[in-house]
Amino acid sequence: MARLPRGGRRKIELKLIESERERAVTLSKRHNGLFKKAGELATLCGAQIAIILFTVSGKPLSFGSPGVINVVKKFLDLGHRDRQADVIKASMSGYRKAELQELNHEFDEFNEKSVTGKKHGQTLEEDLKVVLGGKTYEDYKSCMGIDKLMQMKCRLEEMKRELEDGCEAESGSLLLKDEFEVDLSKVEGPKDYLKL
Amino acid sequence: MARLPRGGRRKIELKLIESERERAVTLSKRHNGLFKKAGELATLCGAQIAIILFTVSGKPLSFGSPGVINVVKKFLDLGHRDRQADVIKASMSGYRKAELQELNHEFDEFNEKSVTGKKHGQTLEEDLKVVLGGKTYEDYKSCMGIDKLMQMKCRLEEMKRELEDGCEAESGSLLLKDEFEVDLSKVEGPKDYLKL
DNA sequence: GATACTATCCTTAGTGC
DNA sequence: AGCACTAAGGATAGTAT
Repeated sequence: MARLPRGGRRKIELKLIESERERAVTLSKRHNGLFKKAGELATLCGAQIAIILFTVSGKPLSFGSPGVINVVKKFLDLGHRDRQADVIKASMSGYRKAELQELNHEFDEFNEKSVTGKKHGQTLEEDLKVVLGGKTYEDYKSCMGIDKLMQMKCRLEEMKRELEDGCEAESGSLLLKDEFEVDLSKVEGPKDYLKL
Repeated sequence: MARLPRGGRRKIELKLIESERERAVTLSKRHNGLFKKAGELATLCGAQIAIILFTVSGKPLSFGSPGVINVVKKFLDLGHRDRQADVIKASMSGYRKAELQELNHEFDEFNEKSVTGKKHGQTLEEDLKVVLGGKTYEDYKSCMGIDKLMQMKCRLEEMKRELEDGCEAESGSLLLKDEFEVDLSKVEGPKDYLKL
């Protein structure tokens, strides 16, 4: 009763929370939020989702619809290789396709941000945090050098080659070509920002 | 300019979106939101997260920090079996531990809702949707019978036994006992709601 | 598909139990 | 560990481009 009207959300920096206690609280809240959202997405869109989470102390938490293992299995292309005439079942494993997809997405964002420079008031650095999976660009530079982009390019080229070779023989190739096309020309654009 | 002030969010039902087009839009928006949240969680709490998602048409999308495969590997307890003196590395695989954890969580919620009946204005049915991974209870009943709860109990007992047997020999057992304890007594409580 | 916009809904930081 | 509360921040349904 008669609470001071001071409570209220404040914006927080997107970096590791120092306080161990506070970090645990945030983890708990956001972990619940994340899993809830995943459940909603599964329901609303009929998607299959698995989330695997390891806390900083190594404790595993997971969410799965319809069960983590089932989704992971499908992802790794183990199990049920029965040839039911499903809609799309191309020659590559789900894992391979998704990795390509993820790389493409990251790569596009990464490159676009590099060219555009800024967007919505966010700095390139802030955007990179997201693209690089929650690490700052500094973190990345210090642990793997500046040529991340080039490595990415190589991985993409590699996978694209695999993809094209692998699909020539099968029926799903048309679809794959469109879905996972890689525009490597983007690498050749101005990348002043990349030097940061 | 001078947009009609009609646009605005409205609440939507938590069920499969009929319109294929609308479903795709929602998937796109929420998929971005989910992955963003995951990235934030990874940054803020230093957690490792992997999300694997298959759309209803079979298209795989994934997010990983630090990379889907690394997290999945850790989850399946493959790779790096080198005995670095890490904080916690008990005898069970991450997969096993997390599955138990997940079951425990589901089970607790499931049971609590059954007893409490309602909470926060949500009906038991609505809560079950979340607990059962985005399916309605009707869906569950129709495809696997009513004794889901009993199956769950059995799985829990089974895993608990495995856990206790497996940990006796190793050092991490104390921790595990606390983290993953299963309170099977809850099953014995009133479960009128379970019959639904 | 992606993007922009708005009004609204939902999540959550901060706080105290 | 968890729940309750508030208010601010953030996500998003609906719409149009």
